[in-house]
Amino acid sequence: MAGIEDVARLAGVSTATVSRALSGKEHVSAKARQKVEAAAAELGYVASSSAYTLATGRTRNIGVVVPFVDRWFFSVALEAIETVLIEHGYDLTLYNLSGGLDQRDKIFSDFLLRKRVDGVLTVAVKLSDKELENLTKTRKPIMGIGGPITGARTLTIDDFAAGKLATEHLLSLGHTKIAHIGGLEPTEMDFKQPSKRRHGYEHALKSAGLPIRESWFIPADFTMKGAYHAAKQILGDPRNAPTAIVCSSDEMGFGAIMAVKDLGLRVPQDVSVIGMDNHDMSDFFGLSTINQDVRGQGRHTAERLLKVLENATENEPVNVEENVDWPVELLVRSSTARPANLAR
Amino acid sequence: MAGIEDVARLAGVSTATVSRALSGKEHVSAKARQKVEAAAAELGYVASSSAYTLATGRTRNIGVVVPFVDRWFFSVALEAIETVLIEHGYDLTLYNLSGGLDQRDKIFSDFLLRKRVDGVLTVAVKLSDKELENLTKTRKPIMGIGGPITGARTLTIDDFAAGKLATEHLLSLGHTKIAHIGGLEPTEMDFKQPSKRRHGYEHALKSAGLPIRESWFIPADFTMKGAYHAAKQILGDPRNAPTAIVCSSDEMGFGAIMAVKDLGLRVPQDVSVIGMDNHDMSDFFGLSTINQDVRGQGRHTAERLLKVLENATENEPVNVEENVDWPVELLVRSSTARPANLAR
DNA sequence: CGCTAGATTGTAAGCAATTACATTTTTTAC
DNA sequence: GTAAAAAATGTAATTGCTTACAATCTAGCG
Repeated sequence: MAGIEDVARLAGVSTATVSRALSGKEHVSAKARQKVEAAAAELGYVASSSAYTLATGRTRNIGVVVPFVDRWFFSVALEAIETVLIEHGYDLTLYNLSGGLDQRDKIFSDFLLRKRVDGVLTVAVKLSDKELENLTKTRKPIMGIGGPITGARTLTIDDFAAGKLATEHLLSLGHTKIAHIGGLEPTEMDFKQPSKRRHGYEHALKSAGLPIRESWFIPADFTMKGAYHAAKQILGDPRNAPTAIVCSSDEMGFGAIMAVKDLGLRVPQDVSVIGMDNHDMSDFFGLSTINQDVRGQGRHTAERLLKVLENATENEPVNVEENVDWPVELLVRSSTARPANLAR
Repeated sequence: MAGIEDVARLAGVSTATVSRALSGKEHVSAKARQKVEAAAAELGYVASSSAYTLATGRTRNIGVVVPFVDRWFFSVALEAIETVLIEHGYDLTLYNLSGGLDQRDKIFSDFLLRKRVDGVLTVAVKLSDKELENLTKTRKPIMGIGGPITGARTLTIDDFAAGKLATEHLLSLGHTKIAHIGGLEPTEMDFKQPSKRRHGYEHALKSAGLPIRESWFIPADFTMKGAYHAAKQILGDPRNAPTAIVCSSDEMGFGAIMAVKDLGLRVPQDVSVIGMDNHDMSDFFGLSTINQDVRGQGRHTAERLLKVLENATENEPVNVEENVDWPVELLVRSSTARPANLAR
């Protein structure tokens, strides 16, 4: 493998000139630059990134931490982030927390501290105090999708507003019997999105003067299967069946739609269903939803992180607490309509 | 940030001893090891990976190349690979090809050549001659899920056998009118899995003495939506409706099941449906399928790559062409049964 | 033409580890 | 107790770049 000295020798210049020429710096004559480029091409020279890192302290690499990679939200965010990073010449090192607590410990106490990354981007992971402290000590920028994260930049959506908006959509159509399939707080490791969404749902009902029936909320595990069974449960009760269901995620929405159909009912004539996320398959299901543009979130956050890296100066702190509130919007498709008793 | 010299000073030994103690090498007394470990812990010392790489030539990092990350197969494989790598102290740098040809070029002519990785693992990407040549020149092991790849280790499943097995399952139940929803060769960049599966289907029919009707094969784009419409098309023809459908993927199987239901028919009483992959949601849909254990493939391949890295010696070639044939198995759930006219 | 400013180039000192080799210390065996 | 062998430790070269600083070259100007 050719090194910088080989290139220098072939081009008839010093290694300093080669370095300057290849990294597009000032103070290189056109002639020299050409000779260097030709020599580098001839030898197939590519600079060693570890030598570059050792000399400059910069890695051109971002550590991305996700709780899962095989779930829709995370894989979509990851893809968006990766695309932005590659475009800007950055590598992406993936850290996946789904391997359990041991793996998580290892990642935060070892991997992320090896000076391998210029910055860290977390996707919906709530850092423990210890983890945050370790990370902060490295003096690398931290950027999170999902928050809040003490002392770091974040991007969040308003989950309360999303739950509220979905419910208000159904209310505005004339529904008064509205059920909810969502989550409780499962762990202390997340940002409590499910319960925020539920509070939004409850708030909307209260504001409309409607009671909150306990039997109309069923917790599910954010899967199609869970929501399918929950929906059957809710819709099966003959005295108490709602005309609409607010689901805390689109995948749960799919499950609910299938439950409605399997009961011999129709969507939306007999039951309206609304989800949240705007999953790639929601269009196929005709599912009305709250779009949160996950790709956009990934892109925006990656770009923000790179911008911080570019503008980093000696004196300023690398991390400041600063949240971007990412907008959500209602997307009405064919799974929501007026309830039958109000049909004209 | 503390460096190795700080640790050496605090422990009262030389940097050589620190290095040996911390990397668990021989020739360090128990006393010295303890002192070093205490000093390292006190200072929060973590070795710089770029200095390590520069000195040893090893990166403890694997480059993983995938065509997409937001599709089920790839995200599942990726998660399995990542888990194995972290366990063994390796990082995973992600290269995603979905950003178009420019991005692809960049990755293969730049990123992967920067001496950032100890090895490359490709997931269902067919390398061009040029790409393979560049990669081979780095003298790093290449390992592929999906193949063949000239001169590299691979793991493949027998797509022909999978298509055949799925079809034979239906034949054995007594079906004679069996349709197929699958793919044509869309690009030159893949390993032609869809058409291999189709050939397996055709072979099974022929062996059973059954004709291959053109109208019973409909190409679809491997999505639920595509298969949904394809299934409606096939099942809608009153003179010509099949009693069973072989789908080239589980996602297409889901679409087919939904089409059957939306036509007012029942699965499996009126139409049997079988998929391929064993998608996480297949259990929920009750979809019979050909299990290919994607997680297992990821794990196996990652472990094989690490083993090659461990056993690497000076003289041997790092890459040899050697394929592992990964077994598939029939998984019968509730979407396949005897056709109605044969019911007892 | 000589001088100076500005642009280009080169020399060599980092960067932070590993490790070959030399040296010192400890252990073992007689 | 001493010599030889084995183990522990230290010194310093090495890895492949970047870049501060010094040196050289070029061009413009009086």
